[in-house]
Amino acid sequence: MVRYLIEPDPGLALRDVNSPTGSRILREGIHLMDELGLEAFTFKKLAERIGSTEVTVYNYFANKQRLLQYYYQVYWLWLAVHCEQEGRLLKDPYERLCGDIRALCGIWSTDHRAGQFDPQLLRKLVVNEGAKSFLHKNVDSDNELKLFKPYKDLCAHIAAEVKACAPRLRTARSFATTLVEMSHSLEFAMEHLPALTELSAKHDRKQLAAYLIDLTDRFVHER
Amino acid sequence: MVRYLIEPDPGLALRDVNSPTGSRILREGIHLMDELGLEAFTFKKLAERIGSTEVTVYNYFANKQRLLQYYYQVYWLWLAVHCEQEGRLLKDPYERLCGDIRALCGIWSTDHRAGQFDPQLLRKLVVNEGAKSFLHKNVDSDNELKLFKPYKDLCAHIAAEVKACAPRLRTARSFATTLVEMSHSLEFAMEHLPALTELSAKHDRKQLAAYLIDLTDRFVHER
DNA sequence: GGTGCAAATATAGTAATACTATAACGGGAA
DNA sequence: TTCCCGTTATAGTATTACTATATTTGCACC
Repeated sequence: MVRYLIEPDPGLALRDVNSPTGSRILREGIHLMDELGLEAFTFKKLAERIGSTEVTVYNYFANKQRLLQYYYQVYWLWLAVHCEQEGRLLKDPYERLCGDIRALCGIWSTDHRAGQFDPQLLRKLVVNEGAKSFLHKNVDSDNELKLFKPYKDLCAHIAAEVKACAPRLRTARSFATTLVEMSHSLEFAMEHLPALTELSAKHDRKQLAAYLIDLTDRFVHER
Repeated sequence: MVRYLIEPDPGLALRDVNSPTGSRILREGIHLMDELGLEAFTFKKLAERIGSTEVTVYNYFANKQRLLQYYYQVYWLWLAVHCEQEGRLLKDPYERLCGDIRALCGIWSTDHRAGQFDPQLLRKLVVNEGAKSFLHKNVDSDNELKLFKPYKDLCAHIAAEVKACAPRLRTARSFATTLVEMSHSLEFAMEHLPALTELSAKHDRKQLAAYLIDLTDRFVHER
């Protein structure tokens, strides 16, 4: 098992999360946030779970949104490393793009950990709660703090591969964002609102990837 | 000025919102929720704004999520009526689909009100806060209560028109959902995260519609 | 081995939030 | 007139999201 080195923005945490306590906060926090959802998740409950106190947790993260944004960054940083490594083996940009799409859909060839996190759990959290990282009134100030940089960087990477497949295309970035967003919101729909998609039946990520690859196929191939 | 008759699920409100107080709650609520965002919005602040008390508001809606879901329903019901009316004038399914996409992007030919609401304000609220209608732990029970029916119905309507354009397509519903979702998340990106799209420059909804129509064009036309 | 210093953790408290229980009012029907 | 019901108000509670301040712990340096 390989472990990627992932370093989220140091401004997100108030203290070094590599300390024993910081590490437990991160490790248990992702499970608790996933179980309760962001609204019901509190630092008090997390403190109880790790046998510590509320204030201890507040000394590591200013609030629960920042903790979510930490996981959000880890996820996109991990995905970028994963895409980059897989892509190195492939010469054809279209093949690389298909690999990226499969990665967006959670189809991963390896069991590489994202730092101390299980990437499948990270993806589940991002699918269910990720949008709350930016869907709030502080989105502009958070954006100035570069908190969404890993997400944007991955979109830019995918846009570059779209562009490589279809150099004359003028909406590569919008299309890359479409792929990234839909890989998550269709997964949510498959799980909770199956009327929105044909892909629901088997909860099969391969179907999801196949749909997005088909979309890409039709979009990038010049006619 | 025409006013469409829009009737959200009666289970959403606890009382008849056509009463003078109910009407003021709805009318001022949308402005306050838009100004503060769902997190900072409280029934106490709304009560102060309409010169009433917190409990009065609680007697109309069980909680602020239900109020948001009320607006969410009104928006999709309104859009469905709008699409249906515009579509009646057009014979060609592809033309109807393009009209629907423009409607999704907020390009509306008329100033038809959505009940007592300004549809542009409704759309702004749905773009910024709408996802919180379903992105929570109660999504499955809310779905059983049919709270997302208007949204699903519009997706189904658009899927039917996609199918009419490309009868052999087997992912019409997923593609309809893609159009609906991206018409909102790209608008959010244009406003707050412009790195994600080329469409930002002029904040121009026509560009947004043009991108989605181009996507549709490439997707539905058989090759 | 003692001193200083900073990181880490704890105790205690506060303002606001998201409600609920219960009471009072007010206007129309029997 | 009284009963009833829709409406609004008063008062309170448990929880949340923090902050101010105190105490402990580890370890670098003399």
